[in-house]
Amino acid sequence: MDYNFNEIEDKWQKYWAENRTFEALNDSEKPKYYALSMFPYPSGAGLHVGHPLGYIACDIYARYKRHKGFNVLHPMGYDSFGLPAEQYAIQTGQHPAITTAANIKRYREQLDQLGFSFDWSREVRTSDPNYYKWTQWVFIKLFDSWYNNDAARAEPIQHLVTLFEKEGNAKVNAACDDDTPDFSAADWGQFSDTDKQRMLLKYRLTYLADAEVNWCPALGTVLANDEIVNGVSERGGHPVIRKKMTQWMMRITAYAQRLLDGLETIDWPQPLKDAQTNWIGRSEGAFISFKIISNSDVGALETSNATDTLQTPLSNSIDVFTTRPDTIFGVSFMTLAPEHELVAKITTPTQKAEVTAYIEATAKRSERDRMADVKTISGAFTGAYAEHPFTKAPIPIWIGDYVLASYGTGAVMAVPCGDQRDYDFAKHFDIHIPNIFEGIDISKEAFADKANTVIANSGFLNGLSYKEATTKTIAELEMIGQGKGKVNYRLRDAVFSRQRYWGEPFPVYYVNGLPQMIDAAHLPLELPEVEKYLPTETGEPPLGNAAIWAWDSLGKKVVDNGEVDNMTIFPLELNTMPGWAGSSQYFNRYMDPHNDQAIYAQEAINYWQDVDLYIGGSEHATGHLLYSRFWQKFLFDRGVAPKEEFAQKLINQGMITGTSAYVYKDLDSNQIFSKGLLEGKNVIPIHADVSLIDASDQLNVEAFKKWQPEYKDAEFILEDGKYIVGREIEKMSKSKYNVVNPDQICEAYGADSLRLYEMFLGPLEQSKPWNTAGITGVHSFLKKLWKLYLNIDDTVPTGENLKTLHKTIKKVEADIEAFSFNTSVSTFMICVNELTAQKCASRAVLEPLAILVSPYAPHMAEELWEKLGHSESIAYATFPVFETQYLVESTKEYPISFNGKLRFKLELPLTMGKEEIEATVMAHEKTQVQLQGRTPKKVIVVPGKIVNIVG
RNA sequence: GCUCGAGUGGUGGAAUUGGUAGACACGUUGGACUUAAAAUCCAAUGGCCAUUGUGGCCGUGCGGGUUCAAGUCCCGCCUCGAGUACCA
Repeated sequence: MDYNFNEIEDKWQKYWAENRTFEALNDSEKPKYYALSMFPYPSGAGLHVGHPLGYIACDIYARYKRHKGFNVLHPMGYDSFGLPAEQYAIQTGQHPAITTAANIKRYREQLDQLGFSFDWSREVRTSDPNYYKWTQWVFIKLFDSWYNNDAARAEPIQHLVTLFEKEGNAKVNAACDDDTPDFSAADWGQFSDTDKQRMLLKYRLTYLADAEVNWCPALGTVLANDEIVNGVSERGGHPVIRKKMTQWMMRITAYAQRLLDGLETIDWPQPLKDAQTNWIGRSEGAFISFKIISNSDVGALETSNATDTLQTPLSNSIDVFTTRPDTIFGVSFMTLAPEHELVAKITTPTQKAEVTAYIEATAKRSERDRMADVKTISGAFTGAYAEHPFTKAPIPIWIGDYVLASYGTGAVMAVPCGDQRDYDFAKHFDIHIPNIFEGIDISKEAFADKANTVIANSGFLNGLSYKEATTKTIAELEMIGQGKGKVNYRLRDAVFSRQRYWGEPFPVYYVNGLPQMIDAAHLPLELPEVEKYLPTETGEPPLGNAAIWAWDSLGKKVVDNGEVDNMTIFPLELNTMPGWAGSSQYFNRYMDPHNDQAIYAQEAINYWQDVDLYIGGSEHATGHLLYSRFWQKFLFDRGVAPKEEFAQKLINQGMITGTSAYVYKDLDSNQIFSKGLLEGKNVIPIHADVSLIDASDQLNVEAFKKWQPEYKDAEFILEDGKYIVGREIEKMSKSKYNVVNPDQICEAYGADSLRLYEMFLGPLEQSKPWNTAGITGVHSFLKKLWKLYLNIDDTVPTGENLKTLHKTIKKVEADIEAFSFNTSVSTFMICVNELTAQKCASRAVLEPLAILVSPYAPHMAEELWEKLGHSESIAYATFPVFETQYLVESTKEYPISFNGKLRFKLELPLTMGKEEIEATVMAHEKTQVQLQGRTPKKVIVVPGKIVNIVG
């Protein structure tokens, strides 16, 4: 009887679906385990073999945990809002919902084929109104909250209103807009309702603000940095301008410190934690205010009566942020970003031409250019001077493109002796470099070693260390009112508006230009039908095309403009939410996905708590994975979620790359040369479809000619009668003809082979090339496994049989726990080879083996389980746990330098018992001893311990 | 430039805490079974040298170091990959 994988797989997929084998209960006597794969965007291209890698790993672990007696939640869904469906709609007019539904259908077929143990009864789709109702609900909740820095948590906005009524905002320590003015309780009482709303907007966790965006007038849309090449749009080559637009923002910066602290409590990969840490970018230092010295031009400067020079900077001073306030006496110039707003105001007439030319030159360079090219030093002198806060000495003010407008204050105090970039700048422009470090030679380079800093030539700081001098400087600055200590983050608030159609509508309408939330009882606010998915002619987002998109004063969506008094209807928000909105809380929604009274029942989340294992790509490090942590912390603060971090453990699966194949066409003739014949030839490589290549890189020439008829008359120059292709590792893509679909593999080898092979390819986290040829190895393993079960009987297993089994159990279990699936597949292969050689047919050995294999090859395992006479699905079987014994155990270590006779007590596997042997050992040398067993063994003894059995 | 990761046979990759480097698999070569092919099974397979018996030398990107012992630890380089917002 052959191993008929197609038949077996169809049978069990059907069985699992009919018996709802993998549906999880929201309460159970068993301990809970939540294993989650990142849900996919259902693209039109379907899955290729690279996509399921993480799903397979997660599924293996989920099945393993079920066998271990856990109540496992293993759901799947779709992140189904997104740009491709919208662009397809723009081209064809087909509604994105239709495109999306078709893509999802295809995804589901492909996923089902692979035998995942997903609980499909919990499927979510972010574009489903029943789902995005709760995305909108979270948005309203954010709007209804402010961040109390003293309590370090989000609180209802009503608390803040109460505070304002009582004592104004003087004592309120909140995350809020920088330009928030002070007001008293009396002021608040006199504010109009509109003023109050405006003021509260400065505190809410989601708020409207003018954000600078890359606006492309021709496309009528905002572009990401990635979509801009050399100052014009990647698509169409239209000009792009920086423009301020009113956008919804998320006050993620309020959570900067907690997002940082939380990283220490979760088991995520270090590189990913590093990426988030760097993204949040905490640095300790000080804000320092430098007065601009009056000269003939300074009359033009505005003067201001503001009292707090730090909150609302005077226009005749320059604020800088520095991490090295201790080097304040080393300042010999200042550098502003060329885009800094003060540049135009302070530049002297004599320097005007040079500065303007420099700014123009800078504007043409992309940030990437500015970054890649650190060797070219450029800048210009503005002609203006600032005053040193302590020495009162004049400091020349320069502009330079090594200073970025977007970080800190867009200005730096330059300390050339302590910072290499400042040093290089000073050398290049021949600016004085004062030395403020005791005993340090700065004639060649700057000295930036904080730990070994002793300050000199610095007035009241002389002789102090970095730490002491920093504290002292900040104290002195605070005394003269020209600075204060400050923790700065590079993290910035996230823009939350998109000028798109295919996204969640904001539950927002406007009264007198001020945003109002729709009553939650009326959610979801569903997307309107539009004629066109492009921006309107007046440049409004696509929702502006809707015939009806307004709200009446009773809080009901207007269905017919004609019936309602125009005075009581209000416009709805035209922007939609970004892609990451729907993915920022989906993991919680899976816990209670059909609840339409609440985002999820408290009992449900109290049971499931959080994700135990999350598997997905590292490309989400500073996007989805940061925003989700932010939302989760917010939901935690507001009592909606019981855990502050949503995922305890996270694994980044690596990418599976394609192995492209090339043929080599001679440039001057119609000959195509095999790979080994290229010496001295002038050839151009041409992609060949990977399905035309066999395991030994030989091309099927006739099939190639058929596939690319333009080469049907070409002469193929063979080596040893074969055409050998060249190979190159590239990303899998249609254009490189290296895409391999899981469907093809499943048809030829079965889903179990594919699952095993994807795991066998290499470590989960590593990126590795796909090569279909290698799948025969794991496929023949399955066939051998099948054969083992053909002659099953009830004989008592031999010691050898049991040893093989126990060895396998121990290794496989340890490997699964360590997510080292590749080595466990090898262990299976060895096991089956050994049992085959031993002619083992014992049920006592093969029954546990079937369970052991089942996470990897579930269909095969189910079939074998049935063959063993079990009526229940293997999904309910318990993982075999045996007391595994150490193969060899030394009871005592001996010193490396020992010379002479020693007795070793060895504990042997299984039934072999214990044995004592005597051996003569030499200092520093390995010793071989012979064991008297049923089969004699050699044991290598090394100084200090016993290592291994041989033979 | 910075941050993180990785370099082991023809290929993908093994190698608990430093302890017989190359497990397992692909490929290749030879053999068995076949009219033949496929499938299956058996054997060999890091390099070099020697030899017909067992043997010797060199080998984990490069150069040093620690150690009885280094793929593994330390120092200095090189190459490749990923991320990136010159973060003051």
